[in-house]
Amino acid sequence: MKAEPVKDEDESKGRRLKGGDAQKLTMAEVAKYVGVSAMTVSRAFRQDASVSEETRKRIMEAVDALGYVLDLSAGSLSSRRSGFIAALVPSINNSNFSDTARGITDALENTGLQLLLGYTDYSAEKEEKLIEAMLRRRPEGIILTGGSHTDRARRMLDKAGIPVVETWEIPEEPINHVVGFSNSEAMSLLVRALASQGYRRFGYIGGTTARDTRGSQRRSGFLKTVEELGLGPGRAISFGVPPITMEQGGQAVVSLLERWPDTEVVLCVSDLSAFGAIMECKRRGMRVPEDIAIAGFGDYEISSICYPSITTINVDCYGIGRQAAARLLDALQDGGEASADEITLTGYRVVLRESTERGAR
Amino acid sequence: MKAEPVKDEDESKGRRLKGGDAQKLTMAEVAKYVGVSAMTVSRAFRQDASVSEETRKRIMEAVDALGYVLDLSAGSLSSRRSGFIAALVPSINNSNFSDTARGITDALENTGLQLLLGYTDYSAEKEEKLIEAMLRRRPEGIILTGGSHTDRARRMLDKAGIPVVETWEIPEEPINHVVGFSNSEAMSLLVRALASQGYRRFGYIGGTTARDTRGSQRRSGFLKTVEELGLGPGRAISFGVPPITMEQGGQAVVSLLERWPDTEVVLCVSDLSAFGAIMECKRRGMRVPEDIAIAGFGDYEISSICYPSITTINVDCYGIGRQAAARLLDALQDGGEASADEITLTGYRVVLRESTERGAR
DNA sequence: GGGCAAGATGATATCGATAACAATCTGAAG
DNA sequence: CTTCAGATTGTTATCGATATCATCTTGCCC
Repeated sequence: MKAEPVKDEDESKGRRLKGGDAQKLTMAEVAKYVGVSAMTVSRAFRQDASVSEETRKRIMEAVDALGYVLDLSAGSLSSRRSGFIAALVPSINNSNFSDTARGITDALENTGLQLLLGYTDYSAEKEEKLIEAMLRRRPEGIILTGGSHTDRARRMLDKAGIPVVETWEIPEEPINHVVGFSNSEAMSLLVRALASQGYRRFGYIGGTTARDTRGSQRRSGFLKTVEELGLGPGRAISFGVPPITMEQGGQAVVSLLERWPDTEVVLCVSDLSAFGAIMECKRRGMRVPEDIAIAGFGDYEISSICYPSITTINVDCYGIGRQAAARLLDALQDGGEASADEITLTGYRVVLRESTERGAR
Repeated sequence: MKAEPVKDEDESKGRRLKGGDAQKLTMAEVAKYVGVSAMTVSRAFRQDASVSEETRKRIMEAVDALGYVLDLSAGSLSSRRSGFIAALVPSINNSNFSDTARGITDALENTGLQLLLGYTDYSAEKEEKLIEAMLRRRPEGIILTGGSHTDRARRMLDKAGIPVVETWEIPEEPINHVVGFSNSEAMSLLVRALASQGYRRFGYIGGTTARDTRGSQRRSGFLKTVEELGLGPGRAISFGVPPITMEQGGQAVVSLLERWPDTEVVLCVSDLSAFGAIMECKRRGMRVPEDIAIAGFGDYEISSICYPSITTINVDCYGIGRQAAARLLDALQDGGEASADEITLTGYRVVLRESTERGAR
């Protein structure tokens, strides 16, 4: 794309030495080399700025030749735009959240904004620390998972004066923007779908701890709906601290079936625990769904591949990311007043699969 | 930990307005508020700096009261330390790499360094772009996955004068530090382990594309070893572009068995494709391992949970991250001369599980 | 009491780019 | 030929913290 000057040999020799020559290469030096002012070099780096094609070309050749790399940390100080947005997710090792992160990254492409990602490990304290660490870098916006934050975190976010997007649920007291869905209603939908297939004795695997508010909401949605359908009380057991692993899902289903052996169908807080539960059942010689039906939540890739494939709630994880980033970008353009305090609802749907197939029974 | 002043009501009201009051809160203002110089405030934020306990306490109270948040972008300009390191991984939605990322993050805790993570989607071009984007923020070090980079990327890294760690494999021409293992030898080890159990007719699923060098190395390790054992030629088929998904693993095993119906054991480039292959086999009524044995690579969580559990190579993903970060930290302290160009080998081991159990045959 | 080290604090220059405004040039319209 | 808009480039001040050096205490030792 750029003009290719001489691919000189000496560019690549003697470089193992740390920081030899480039350490102090600055825009001013590029400018001197080309014979223009630093300001013109600065302009050449931006598409919109008015620099003649001819000058830009010469500058870019010099940049290539010298191996200059723009220094954003200097630029962001004077322009007062850090050029990145922060996002916090509970865990990166979770394909639901990494899909969301991917959605954010994709939406940010070509905006000149970069994503700074952090993971909170489902802990509000860690989240608070991370928020502070992020704010110290003056992000232009921040995307959070969930609506449960420490007081100090809320204060810092308020003070920061940047758009905030809470995702993946619908907080009772939103800070600013929201892109999410009701975990409780989604789980309720799944219960009703299964009840309408004839299931009556429902079990549930998943915690209640404050650490995972989405999990708690799913649980309460489950209990409420089972009650409403006159099938209560629901048989729910908790297990470990979030996130519940596949292995814990396996242990949990065993406890649940020991306690309530006649359970017909078990709903799990996520597909991961559902997968663990199914595999443990098969290992113990039970048939799924003939002996016990099992469903998950989240529609992870594993659930469509697994045999039996797993009934679940499909959540638009990637879309949550994209839309959260879009809301942020809007807010940054509009000055942030326009769409604030509106809630963007994202879709979800029941996906019925083999793990709850009724005919087989 | 810090003194808790008055939790005043008015701190939290009227904050929905974007950027109201805090927009311009600066260290100088905190200093004026306390009655010291800005420099003293700056010192109070660092543990090592010499400030009297009494003064630090007053400053921190003021910081709390005013809601001041340190601005690192300003600080890094003058101190010439950006305070973060960059890491590039092929994919965040892959628990092997997210374990590595976790290892890095953990190793960085309490060093004052932050991780800036990017994902290359297995593309060298995307990697080049990302490296440039990262270098613009002047990271103090950078961790890469693999040893295959574009020329321009190498030049930029050379020029940058910061420690570089390549991970997850052993590059032919290392840039600087290396923390990894031989994917080829690891796969070879797995072949030998299975051969010594009596398996003779080996199949392989996984690509050869330049995109995934680790995958290619595993493949060539497979082919070479099968040959060496006098069991060749190995039956290898490629499928799609990396990363091979679970679903593609399922499709691939079908093609492979159509082409070479008498295959006894199939090795896959990763546990994910192995899982897909196993599930597809079960769906088609084949028994694993009785009718066909299948093994993976990477020891993902899924492999120990799955029924049948999956034979695989366990890789110390988390350790790769920790050690890469440790090498970086060392280099930053020593001035980088000490350990450069040494290769840190990380461990791997064969994990035999149900999916290749021989007795059942 | 003098001298001096260690501790605490302040004053000033500076990091490297960009905002804001000024200056210059070009060409077209009048 | 003059004028003026628009394009191009330059000059200077500045973003907000920190490095560096200077200053001022305090206390201890001989």
